[in-house]
Parts: sequence; C-alpha cells; structure tokens
Amino acid sequence: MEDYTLSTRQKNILTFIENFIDENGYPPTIREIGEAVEIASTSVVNYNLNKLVEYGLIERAPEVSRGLRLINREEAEALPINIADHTHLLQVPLVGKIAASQPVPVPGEDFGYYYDNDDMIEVPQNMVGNFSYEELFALRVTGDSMIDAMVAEGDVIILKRQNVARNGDMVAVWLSDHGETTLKHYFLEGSQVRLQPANPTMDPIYVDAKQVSIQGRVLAILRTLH
Amino acid sequence: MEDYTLSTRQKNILTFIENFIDENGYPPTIREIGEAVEIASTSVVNYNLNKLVEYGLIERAPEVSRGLRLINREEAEALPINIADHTHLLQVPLVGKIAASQPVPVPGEDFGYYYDNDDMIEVPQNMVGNFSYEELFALRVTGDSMIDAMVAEGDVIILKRQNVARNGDMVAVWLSDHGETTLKHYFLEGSQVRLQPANPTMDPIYVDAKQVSIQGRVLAILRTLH
DNA sequence: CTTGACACCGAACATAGGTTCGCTTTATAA
DNA sequence: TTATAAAGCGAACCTATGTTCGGTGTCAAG
Repeated sequence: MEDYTLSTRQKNILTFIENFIDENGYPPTIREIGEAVEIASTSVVNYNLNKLVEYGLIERAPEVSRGLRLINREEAEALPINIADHTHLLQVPLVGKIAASQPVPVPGEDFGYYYDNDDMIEVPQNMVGNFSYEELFALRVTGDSMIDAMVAEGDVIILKRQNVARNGDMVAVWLSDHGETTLKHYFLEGSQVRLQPANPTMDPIYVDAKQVSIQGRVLAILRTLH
Repeated sequence: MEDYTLSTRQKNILTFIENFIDENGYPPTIREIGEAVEIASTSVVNYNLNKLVEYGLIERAPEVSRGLRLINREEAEALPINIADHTHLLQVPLVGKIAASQPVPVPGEDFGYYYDNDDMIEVPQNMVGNFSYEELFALRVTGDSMIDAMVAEGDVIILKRQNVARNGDMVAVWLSDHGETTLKHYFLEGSQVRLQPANPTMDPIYVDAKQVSIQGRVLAILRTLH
C-alpha cells in the first residue's frame, strides 16, 4: 500500500472523525471538524476532506450532511470485535488507597455501599477470573513502598475479598507487628509465613502466622500512564 | 426489562435505521426514514422516533441532522451497575512479545493482519484514553529485563503506535547500538536522549538520538495473577 | 521576475433536514 | 353515542450544513 504523507491537519481530522463517531454514533459536520482542528474556513475542511477521499481514507456522500465514513471499516467489521460481548465489563469499586503504613480499608459484607461512578474501576471480566463484582474491590497505591512487588505509585490493584490464602497467592497482608501493609506472595510454612516479594532479586521475610492478617487476594494490577 | 409493544412502524423504523447505518456509516434523516417506511409526513416519523427514545431504544441529538444512535439493549440491562454506556471494551491485538534482546514486532500501517480471537486483549476504553483500537497494540513481556521499569514477566503492555514522543512519555524504544528494546521514560535533551527508568532508584542512560527508534507509547500495563 | 500549483481564508449561497402547529383520522373507554 | 387520547397528515418555518468562488500568501520551477 502506498505511503501517503498526510499533513498534520489531515491526521488530526482523521482521528477526530474517528473519535467523534465513536462517541456520538454519527459523523461530524464540516464545521464541527473545523472547530476541533482549528480551521477557520469550512472550505478548507472541505478541501482536506477531499484530499482524504483521494487517498482512499474516507468516503463522502455529496450533499449529505455528515455524509462521511471511514474506509478502514471493512476489516474492522470483519474482525470479531463486537461479538465478544460475552466478556463484559465489570464495575469494581475503588474503595481506597493502599499505603505501607496503614491497614487496607476493606469493605465489609454487611452494609450497602454507595459507590460513585467516579470511584469505579472498569475491568474486563476475563481479567479477574469468574468472580462477580460483589467479591471484588480495588485499591490505588500511594507511595512507592510496593516497589519490591513491582507495583508503582498510582497503580490500581484489583483484589478478591478473602481472609485466607493458598500458598503462592499474591495477597495484601497487614502485618500487625510491623504495623504495615504489603503485597507479597504468601507461603505458610509451619507456624511461620514466608512473604516473598514479586521481584525475584529480593529476599523474602518471615513472620509469625499470628501476625499476618490477609486482606484480599490480588487478581490484577493495572497501570495507566497518560 | 419490560416488554414494549412496538408498532409495526416502529419496528420497521428500528430495523431500517440499523441497516442504514450498517450500510452507509451514518444514520438516516427523518425524510429518508419516512420514505423507507412509507410514512408521508416528517412529523410522524419524528413522532415515532420520540417514542423510540421514550422506550430507551435510540438516542437523539436535538437540532442535529442525522443525530440518531441506536442503544444496545442487551448490554444496557446486563450491566451489573448502571453507568455511562459508551465506555466499552476495546479489542487490542496482542502482536507479540517484548524481550530485551529483540526489536518489537510493531505492526505496520499496512493492514492485512488477521488477528485471532485468542490474541486479543480486552481493555476498557477509558484505560487507554480516546484512541481507537486501530492505533493500539499489545505486547507480552518475557523475561525480567524490564524490572527497572517495574514491569514483570507476563505483564501485558498496551501501546499506541507512534514514532515520536513527548518528553516524559513512557515509550518502547529500540536502541540500535545496544541492540535491545526497553521501556523507559523519554526525554530529548539536545542531540541526546535521556532514558529514565520508571523505578526512581535507578539511574538514567543517555543515548544519541540517532540510535533511538521509538516503537510506541505505553498507555497501560496489565498484570493478572491467577 | 513570472508562473502555477498548493494550502488557506471569508463570505455568500442553496438546500438538506429538524421542528412546530393546526387539523383529520382511528382507536379505546365511558 | 360521545369524549379523549393516540396516531397520522401536510405545510410552513428556519437553521444546520454542504458547496462555490474570488482572493491571499508561499514556494519551487522556468
């Protein structure tokens, strides 16, 4: 396929159209494009749209308002994109922050939460196994105390609410004698618990089992950077 | 969900809209609907469209030509917790692995790719900003060479395809003289590029800008452990 | 320097297309 | 039957929106 050198404007137009359709379900008008891409004259937008048609990137229907369509759609529709509706989005409540110095605010079973929309983390079902959203909660990491678990500040961790763990599970534990919470791999060894950092170059710590209070099992860690 | 008894006309309108959008990429006008469904007056079409809005089957944007959008019924009722509906799941192709010793297999602009379902990573739209799935790709990390970026083996990173970066961006770069790929924060400083590990305790490396080839910008990192 | 292609501007124009309203027809209940 | 609401009609209205055109600035070729 040939290699068109699109101007910055043309690229902007293209991505704007894409986003607009995605958001509204119908294409933008010439004037809406112009405003978004900061083109003063409708004729210039028109001009560039025709360029894009020339390049085969869009199609236009003459004299039709919003008569635009992106071309690369065919293969998109060929892709099994929307079919996979089975795996839907879960809304997991972001119940608080996790910092090394404090116990995790784990929600109890008993009272009815009201979670704001803003405090919900969206997670594809298949990322967290077969658990329902009632069993799950999310925490945001503050501070860089979890570096040994290769978890950075701002990361969101998805946990399943549980108080026991199997060996090898990554869990959030409250260490009562250390007075802190960490994320570690959990191994019960006699009356001791071995807590193994995810980072293989770091050494485990050993704690008396009585001192270890499991807050939840980590199912996933999400980091976004933008 | 209750069972609206749609009139024949309303059913016809609905399926016509569906087909029309499918075929043209943009929604029909009131008059186009009227012609197709054999309604003489635009006001009647308008009337029935408002009915459909009432029933929650479509949305309309007032004073906007072709300002129509279909509502996906199933999805709306399947959601465990009701929330803004247009944050949907993106299917991002998992195009390969990233290891320190090899260049990243970045897909070109030229398509013709066929991605299997198994090779798709599902990501909530809001985790990757406003980019469409065509601009995105995913890589799975092998080996623990990315530890300095606090990225572990098995992690999946979501990238936006781009060859340039702004200072501070986390990017996947191919270092031609080192002969390896890494994830680093990118800072252009004169003719040099400073590549800063995400882990704040580690030192940056400096490379000649010519040696740096940006593969994509990292938008998100996902880790699942179960 | 002139020429012409290219990208852009602003304004005027024409019509596509949403909205409104008075009126008629059909259905449902009293 | 009559009353009332729902559904439909047609025309008028108006603005949202695509199209056209004369004109400007830039840049490279002749």
